[in-house]
Amino acid sequence: MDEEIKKEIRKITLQNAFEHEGETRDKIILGKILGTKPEFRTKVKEISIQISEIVSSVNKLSIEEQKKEIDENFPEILVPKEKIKEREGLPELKNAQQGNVITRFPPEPNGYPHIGHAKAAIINSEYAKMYGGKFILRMDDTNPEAERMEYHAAIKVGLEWLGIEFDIVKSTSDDMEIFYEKGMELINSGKAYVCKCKRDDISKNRRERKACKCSKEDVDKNIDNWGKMESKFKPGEAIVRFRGDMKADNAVMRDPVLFRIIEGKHYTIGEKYRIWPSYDFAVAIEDSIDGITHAFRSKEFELREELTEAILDSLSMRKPQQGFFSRLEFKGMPISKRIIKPLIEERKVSWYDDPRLPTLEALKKRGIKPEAIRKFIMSLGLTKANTLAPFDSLEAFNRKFVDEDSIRLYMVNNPKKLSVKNFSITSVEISNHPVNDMGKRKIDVNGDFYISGEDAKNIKEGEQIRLLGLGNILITKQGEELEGEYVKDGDIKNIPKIQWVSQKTAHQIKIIIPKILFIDEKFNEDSLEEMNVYCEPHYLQLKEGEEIQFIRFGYCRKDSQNQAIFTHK
RNA sequence: GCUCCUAUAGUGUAGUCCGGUUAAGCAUUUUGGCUUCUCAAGCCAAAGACUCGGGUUCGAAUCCCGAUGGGAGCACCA
Repeated sequence: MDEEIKKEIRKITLQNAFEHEGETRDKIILGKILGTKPEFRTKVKEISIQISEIVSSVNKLSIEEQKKEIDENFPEILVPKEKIKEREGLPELKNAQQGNVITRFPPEPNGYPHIGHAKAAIINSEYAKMYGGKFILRMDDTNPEAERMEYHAAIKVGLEWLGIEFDIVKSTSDDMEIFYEKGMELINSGKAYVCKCKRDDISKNRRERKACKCSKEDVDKNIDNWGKMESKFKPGEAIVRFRGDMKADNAVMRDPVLFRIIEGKHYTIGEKYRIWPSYDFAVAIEDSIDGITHAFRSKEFELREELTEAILDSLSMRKPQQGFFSRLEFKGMPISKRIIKPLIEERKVSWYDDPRLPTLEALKKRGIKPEAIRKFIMSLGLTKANTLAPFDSLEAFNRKFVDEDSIRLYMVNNPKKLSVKNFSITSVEISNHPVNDMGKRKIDVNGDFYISGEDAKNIKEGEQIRLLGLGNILITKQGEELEGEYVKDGDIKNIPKIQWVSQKTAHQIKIIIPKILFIDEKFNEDSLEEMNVYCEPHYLQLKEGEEIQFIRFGYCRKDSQNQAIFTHK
């Protein structure tokens, strides 16, 4: 054992002991040595003996002695350790080359976009951006019964609001002819067949892992039946199934549907087609022909990966790399139309943009900024662990964006009158933001103010308060209405500083406070709190949608001239 | 029922692939302090975690086996 390594051991031992109140342990030093000097991994026994000796000798030293030795021999170890580096952004992609990544976001236009859509869109677009690639928006419109132009438009508006940019925008239905062509190819090669069984029987056979008699028909018969699907068969009478494996553990592989008959009117192409590809088939083909290199979808599609690959393999088509992430949902905020629709019908929520909902429209209305949503989603990472997202964290991101350019206004809740004698000021200029230059506003005043009930309650007669931006007031009378005297050059420190509104110009508004919609699966009857408050008349000058911070209350978004929505504290 | 996925502080995550250089990093939350003519923002500090049980190894959050908790799929929805 050479002196060099002994010295190294002594150095690390001293460092570790010094960092941990003068004591360290053999195991830890061994780990550190082997970590930095892998060549000793074959000589663990020898080195352990050395370490053991050195550790016990160092542990015997007092912390001062350790420090002294470090100062003399190894002053370099006193510099603080570098912190663990946090990975920036999303994890790297497998099989990805700069410039060659193409991702996509394929929403079905069957509802209003929500936070879940935002996650899928942001992750996929972020990867395209990260690799200097392309990003495709593909409206996945293969079920005319469910899809509407209204939703199509809403999704585009929502994505635009989020600031997501696309290189290509298309619809799955653009490629109907290709689906037919590929479908024919599968039928001709015997990899797909027309099944005329009843829905229930198909389901039962799937569970029992049994093939049905249709699967045994020959190619000619299948071609013949395919022809009949175009006009003769009614919806539900025949489907095209992929020849997967009825015995497979993965239930998705048990001869899934490729095409079915739907007679509804499609929102863009009308009644041109009556045979529609299923999701699995359409996505597989589209991703392949669109050149998608990496496709991320939420976790519930995980079992589809095998099927997607099987379909593309049997057509000898290029396959994308697939990835999955957990669904994003907020606690007590339903995402599914199945739950929201009845709430609207029962008038428990106003519409899909009700601020208690996690739709993009609602989040916007509530005062959440798109940048905050992006940061928040990125902070969640690409995990598959299912979680209920922390709304707290979204609010924290949002607060940072909103704080910078929210105008500060005075607002009083549960107003109480305060009359101040000897008050001669007639107007005052108040800064719109404490640090950023957002101009000033002029407020006309006389001696009559409103202050908030909460503040009024806490004031005692004979004490001073400061009306923010105005001056000190000595309270001379407490009660339902307060009285006070103006104090010139009063002390600013250590007295309550409160916001106020001038009685003569006070403007009444309603603030609505959205709260959690469901508590333990039950609708929260108190999910929308309303407050009638007075604020400064300057509120009327603000644009609709502008974010405000009501001083000592919180951030709100102006909804209309007489209503604001509480964003968060 | 069968199959698959998943498990790190109150919450969300990094680290796990490829065991050691990390007695576990960040954010949020909470609490304290500084700053401030806001209970905001900003700055500083504190608190707080590897689901459990075995195994492999000199060494396990990391690898293996098992258990348990949570989620998903088994649609002619996507």
